[in-house]
Amino acid sequence: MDNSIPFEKTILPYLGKTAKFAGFYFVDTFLEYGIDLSKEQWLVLKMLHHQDGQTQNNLAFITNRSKASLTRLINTMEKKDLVFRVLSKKDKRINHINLSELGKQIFSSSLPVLKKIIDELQKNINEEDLTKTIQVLNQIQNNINKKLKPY
Amino acid sequence: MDNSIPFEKTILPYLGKTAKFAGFYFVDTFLEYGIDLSKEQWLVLKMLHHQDGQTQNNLAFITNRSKASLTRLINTMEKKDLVFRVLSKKDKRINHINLSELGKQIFSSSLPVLKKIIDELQKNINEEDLTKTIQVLNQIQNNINKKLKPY
DNA sequence: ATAAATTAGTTGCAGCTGCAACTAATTTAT
DNA sequence: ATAAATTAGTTGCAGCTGCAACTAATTTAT
Repeated sequence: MDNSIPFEKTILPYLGKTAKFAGFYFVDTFLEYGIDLSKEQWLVLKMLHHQDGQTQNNLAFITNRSKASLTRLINTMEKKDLVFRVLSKKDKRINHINLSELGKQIFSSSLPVLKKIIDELQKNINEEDLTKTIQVLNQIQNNINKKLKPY
Repeated sequence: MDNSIPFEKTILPYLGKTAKFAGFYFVDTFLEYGIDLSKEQWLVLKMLHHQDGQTQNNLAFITNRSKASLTRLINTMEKKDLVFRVLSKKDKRINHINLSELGKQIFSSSLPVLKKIIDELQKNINEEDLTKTIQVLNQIQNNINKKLKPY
């Protein structure tokens, strides 16, 4: 009972723990339905589904990871034949990342499972509270973004 | 604009992204104040500060990680002289993990920084909204816990 | 008493992560 | 035109992660 520590009753531990559990649940449920994707891989598929052929640099930026990390994520995904690199003709520094047919197919098949996951996560929470919570999370992101050093 | 995908307007992406940013901010700020701890290491220090000499098994449980992961976390922390293992006399399978003087000192010096971090995170959010958000996060955890397979 | 089951912790494996230093390509400034 | 600066992506390094298989110790069941 350490009341001197400014932690337990703040949002920080809840945020971390809930995100962690949600991550477990996400991957476990995918696995249960035979979808072999990490949450990071799934996110890349999602971004490419939205717009295919993006550069690694851009994917790193929009998925909030270092370009080093993204390089390796694409390596694994290329090995699993989910995506493939295409060297740009115009600028030979750039790789465009494209969804393979398998990648498209697996992403599509993940969507109904994603729906289940989200419904389960949001169970017993009313619309108003969800909206409020999202607002608060956005405010926290804004608080941080003003402080955080960019990549 | 992929309205068919049940994702953007749900709590899942906000949760993940906010937790990720908060983690960055946490470590960056510690570093800025000369505190060389990962958030995982900090959490172990915190748990030991609350109760010193806990077993690895218990630490793994209360920090929500696999005992394999905890084994290695303790390895790094032992190398940094933050904690040390003591083999139990009563049951030779058990290690008790204890804070070193350095570990205690570093944890203490982290608390004012933690306060800054938390104040910054919660800036411009009123008490009521914070409480509501924590309630919602707890509800999400409850939703998951009923489904998630244990370690 | 002894065999079987359980428990605590470790290790191999594969994956995700950021930082810093690097290479190769391109753009900007002189 | 050429040198300097910038940009995209990669690699080495060190750290965190879970799962499954393992060892050693202890407890439970026969």
